[in-house]
Amino acid sequence: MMKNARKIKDLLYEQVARIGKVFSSPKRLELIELLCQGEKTVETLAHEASISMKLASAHLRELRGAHLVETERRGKNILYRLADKAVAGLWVHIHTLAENRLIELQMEIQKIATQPDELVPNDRETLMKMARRGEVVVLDVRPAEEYLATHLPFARSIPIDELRQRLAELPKDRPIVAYCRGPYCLMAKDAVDLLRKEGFRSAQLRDGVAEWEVAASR
Amino acid sequence: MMKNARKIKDLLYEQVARIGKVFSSPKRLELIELLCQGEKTVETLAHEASISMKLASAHLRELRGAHLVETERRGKNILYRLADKAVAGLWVHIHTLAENRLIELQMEIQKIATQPDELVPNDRETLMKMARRGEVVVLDVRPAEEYLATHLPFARSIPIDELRQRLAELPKDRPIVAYCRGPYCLMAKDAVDLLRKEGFRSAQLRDGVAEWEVAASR
DNA sequence: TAATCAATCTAGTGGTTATTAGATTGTTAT
DNA sequence: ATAACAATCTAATAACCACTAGATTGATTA
Repeated sequence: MMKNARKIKDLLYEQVARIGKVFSSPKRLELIELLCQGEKTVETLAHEASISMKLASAHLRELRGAHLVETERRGKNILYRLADKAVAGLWVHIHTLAENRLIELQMEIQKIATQPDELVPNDRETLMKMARRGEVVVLDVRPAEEYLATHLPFARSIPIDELRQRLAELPKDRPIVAYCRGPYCLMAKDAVDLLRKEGFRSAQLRDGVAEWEVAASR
Repeated sequence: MMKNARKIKDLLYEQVARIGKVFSSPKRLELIELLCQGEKTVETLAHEASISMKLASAHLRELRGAHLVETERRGKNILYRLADKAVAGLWVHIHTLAENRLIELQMEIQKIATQPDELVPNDRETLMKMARRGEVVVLDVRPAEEYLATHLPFARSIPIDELRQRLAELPKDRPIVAYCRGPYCLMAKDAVDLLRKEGFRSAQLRDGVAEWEVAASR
């Protein structure tokens, strides 16, 4: 009869491990981060994660098996989206813990970080305050669809691909804070590098919308 | 040169997946939950998770490899403890998401839940208010060492093993809210079952200290 | 109806992981 | 010293997982 308690416990932890397993594969993590930006087709996900559609499909199957994503057919395509905001939250918590604990990761992140700009605040409240007053421009450099799905308050959208052609839309007298999908996305870094080279005052915001929402909910 | 960005990204997600892998094994999850209760020796961990010391050692090695735990030798024994409060936080977030998404898990948890008591509140604030005023007794039924490591505010300690002999210490005119390690621990359920059979008014608190702290930090 | 496209399913392969047993290290007590 | 003990290390096996290629499904377009 004591054995029975053991059996119940094994079942419980096994179920939780089903969720953990989803977060144990690099490619699946990348897919989750992409899905944090909004719903996407398998094709888009595969392309943006640099994998074959077959492999993407297999990974998404795992995500669906754990009920972390939902699907919807639209015409020829099948759209995937996160089944729960808490999935994005968990992704943020995991990568934050990884950044805090793994020196290797900290060093890799160093490489893709731009030098900070002393005129641009890196705490959320003052940045928001300045954005509200128009003292800084918050720039979303992700693809337009992702901006449409969700974006930070007061953010303007110029996808990184169009940035070079649309520099004239940006002011030179105020700093420009660029953000993208999150700390592992290189688009914001590229944007800041370009803007600075073109004589703009610019800084990078490491957070994406998922990270921002987690931080805002405390 | 475009390939280079891909290489960097692969490295980043791989590092995060190192953390995810730790949370992908049921036994490792159980060890993490045990470590949420305070520092413990390998022997204790192995015994409480119902595995051999060799296997426990192997799993703890993984935890250490991901820098999620620290060790310290004390005499013959080696003590393990969580390297960061955020590890406990991540455990709470993962099992909470699992409970929200997996019907199988919800059903298993149903089985180990006691009937609620309408005189005992299940929201944190009023429970604390009543505990402060002495209107309920908050009872920690975990082993004494775990109570000593940390416990909920206003909680009294009577380990589940000693409960039957120490029933006289508890009042019959006020409800007794028992808690243990968390929602996958059966000690609080056993305590409530015993207390009710002995004529006490009693209810179970599903949260352990880790869950309580995450909930308190919002 | 045929052709095309997006996505999945099936099967197979190489690599990784959980678990166990046996030998080994470091510490304490006799 | 020697014995006893806690814990780890090494090696081996079986189960599992990521990924690839080929065949298949379901929807759209010609």
